[in-house]
Amino acid sequence: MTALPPVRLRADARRNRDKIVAAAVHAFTEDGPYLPMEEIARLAGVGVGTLYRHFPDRDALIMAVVQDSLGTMLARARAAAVDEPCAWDALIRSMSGSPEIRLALRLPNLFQPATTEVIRADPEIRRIRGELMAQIDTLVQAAQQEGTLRADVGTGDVVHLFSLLLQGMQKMPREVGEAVYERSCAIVLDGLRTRRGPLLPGGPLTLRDITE
Amino acid sequence: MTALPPVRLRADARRNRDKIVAAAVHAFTEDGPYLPMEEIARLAGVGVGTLYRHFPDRDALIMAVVQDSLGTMLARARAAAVDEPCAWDALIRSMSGSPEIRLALRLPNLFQPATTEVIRADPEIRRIRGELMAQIDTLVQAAQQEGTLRADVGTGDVVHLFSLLLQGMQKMPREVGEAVYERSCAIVLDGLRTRRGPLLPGGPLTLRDITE
Amino acid sequence: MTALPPVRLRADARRNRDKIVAAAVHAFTEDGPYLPMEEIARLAGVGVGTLYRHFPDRDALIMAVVQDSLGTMLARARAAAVDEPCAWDALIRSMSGSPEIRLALRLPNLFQPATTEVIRADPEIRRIRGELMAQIDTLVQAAQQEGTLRADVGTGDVVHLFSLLLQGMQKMPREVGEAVYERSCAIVLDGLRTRRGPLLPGGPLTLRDITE
Amino acid sequence: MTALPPVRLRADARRNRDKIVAAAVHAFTEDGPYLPMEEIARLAGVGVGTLYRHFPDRDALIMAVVQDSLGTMLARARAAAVDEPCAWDALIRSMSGSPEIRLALRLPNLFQPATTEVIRADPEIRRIRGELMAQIDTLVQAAQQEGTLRADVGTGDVVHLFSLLLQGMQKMPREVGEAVYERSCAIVLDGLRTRRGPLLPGGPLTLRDITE
DNA sequence: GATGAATGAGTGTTCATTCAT
DNA sequence: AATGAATGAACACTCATTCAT
Repeated sequence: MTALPPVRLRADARRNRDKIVAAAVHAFTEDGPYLPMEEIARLAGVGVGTLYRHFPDRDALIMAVVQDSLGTMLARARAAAVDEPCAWDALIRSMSGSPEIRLALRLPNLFQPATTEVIRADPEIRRIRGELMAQIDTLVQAAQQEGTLRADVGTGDVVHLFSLLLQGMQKMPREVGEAVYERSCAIVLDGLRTRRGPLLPGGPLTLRDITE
Repeated sequence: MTALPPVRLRADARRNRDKIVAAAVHAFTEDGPYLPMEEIARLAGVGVGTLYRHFPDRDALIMAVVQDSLGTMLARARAAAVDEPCAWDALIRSMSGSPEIRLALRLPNLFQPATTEVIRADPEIRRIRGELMAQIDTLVQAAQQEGTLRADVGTGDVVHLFSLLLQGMQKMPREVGEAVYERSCAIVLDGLRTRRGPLLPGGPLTLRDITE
Repeated sequence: MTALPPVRLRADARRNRDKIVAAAVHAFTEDGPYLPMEEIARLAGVGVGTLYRHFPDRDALIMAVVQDSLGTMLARARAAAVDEPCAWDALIRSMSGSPEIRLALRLPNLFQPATTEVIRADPEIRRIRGELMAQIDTLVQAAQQEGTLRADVGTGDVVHLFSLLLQGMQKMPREVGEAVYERSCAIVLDGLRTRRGPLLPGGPLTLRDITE
Repeated sequence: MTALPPVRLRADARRNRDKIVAAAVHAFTEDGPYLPMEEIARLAGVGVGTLYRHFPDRDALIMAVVQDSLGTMLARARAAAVDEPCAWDALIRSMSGSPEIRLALRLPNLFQPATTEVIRADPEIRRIRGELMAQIDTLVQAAQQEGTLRADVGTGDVVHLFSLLLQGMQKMPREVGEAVYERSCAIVLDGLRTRRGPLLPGGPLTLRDITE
């Protein structure tokens, strides 16, 4: 689910807007959010002029990407809460289940300090973020009730740890990133769980595994 | 311990060089490595020309900062290995003891892909990094021998997790960062330990705690 | 005739491109090819950005100027071959008839060695240059056939001498340059002709004539 | 013979001064007069500071090089006038006999307009130049008296033509430059002589001969 | 006097943003 | 509404010249 821009757009304009946001999500994920606007437009298959018609400056585009991403994440978290009988599983799925979620959790760390401030100040983002956080809060409490999540952690602890785990996947080839994530996640979950989990997946990582 | 530049410099030039690296370390930590060279020079209290005399381009400066950081971290890790009777404690101190270590562990994620390649290729950096990694490897194995560190993790797992924890301190005011780090670290250590540790420090974090 | 850039440009862009090349030809002739890019842009009446959109760096602009000049010279040489009944006259007109020709013949000596290499390597320039040389070669042989040009010179001799004569016009006020050129040219032509020509134009030059 | 700087220098300082001028002459000949001052100092085997102690700025160094060069040329012209029984031969030897002469004749064309003005204004250069020109003037008149040089040319014509011929040697490998010069010179001499000379040296030049 | 480090103005080039087509 | 050309401010880097050692 995506946050809608204030006004209705003609169908083709809407399509352009979506192409741009999609291209930006992809580009931000690969190269960070400060690649040339012209390049983003090229990747979206539109002219720069069109990009600027939809988003008056880079910050506006970034905002749209963040809104889009958080919106998607909220939808998934709600779905997980409904689908999964066990709160612990719903929580984990909410925080790591899909590429969109992974991007959303990494976003806050991609930007320069000034941009970060702007993002934090955006009311729409505050709204979505608030709903998302409430949703996760609910899951955290439920998991503590059911006795799977240790009682002395809060939602902030959980979110922070997952956001770090996902950031760790950057800068690595996809395959390696996945494997590294799986193991680190398992270790962290053992730290979060009431009782220690099963053996870690795969074998111990060497330093080579995480560097090249 | 700091990586020395290849040739002896006149005393004043040496002093300038050190001022520049120190300013760059500080600036990179705050604003990332792509702030204007002129700004770095200003922070170091020298002219741009001086900066460029010492480092022919931004990459050269970045390299010097990385060498410096890794060198410092290596020295600390060795000191920890000598001082601490218990390998577990030495390991933790090696990976989280000081701002320099924290910078060193965050460095790999600060740079653009092209710069990252250049850094990886530098022979001096490869050398220091190799020694550092060997040192940590030794501590990991010792900690597993003494039964404090779980047997199914490798040095790569440990280093990766600490590097993430330290990255998490960015973007937060120092106080908050410290507190968040302490708690996340305790949770991760519980995941890494053979047996569950004591209660986490402080109280559960809320979402407000990690966002503003 | 002017070498066309590979792709069609919007009318206004085409006009700007032409203004830039014209300004560059003029500026190179006056001040050599290494005046500030900003100055060239100013002379062309455009912003630096526009200059760089059309020519990604100074070398690209230089190349365009060289192509343009050689193209013009080729067109004139062909016209001269058609118009003039006598090959000797066609040859002289080809080599000295206009400012464009004069620039084209001086070009090889205006650039720094590195730039010169780049120019020589450009395929488009090689092509135009080849056609031009073939054309002049034809005229040289025709002039030798008709008995006006001495038989023991080659096209290289002729081109080299004219190129020197034209270089001699630099560094002098236009009036003086013209007069000096006319006389030197007449002397050289006497050296090239089968039979000695008429008296030289004007009176003997003193040293003052060529220095101030 | 070299124009002396106003004050006596200590022997070692004098030696440095000479090394610098010699290096500058060489460097100007190869790369033009606008290479970095630091590079000139390096070629001379001294520090920049030393260069600047002797010559307060680039123009001062250029001036010294021009003075040096003209002085040498004057000495050679005088020697030729004394040695050669025939004025025509003395004239030719004066204008093309040695590398120093060739440099001196090319110098005026190496500089940017502004520098050229400064050179022209220098009183010492005006003085040497005046003497040199008087000397050549004498030879020109003598050659016309003896009937070898055509009567309708002046010293200015002769000097201009030789200066062009020598400029033509730049930008070519030495071997090629020499051969091209010999032929062009012979053609020009045929234009200057009262009666046509013998066949040109070597064979006709093709275009390839003068371009690569 | 010699040296080479420090300075900062000058220039090439990029890129966010605006605007004519 | 879309396009891509034009603009100029911003930044990287160079080099003439000055000055501390």
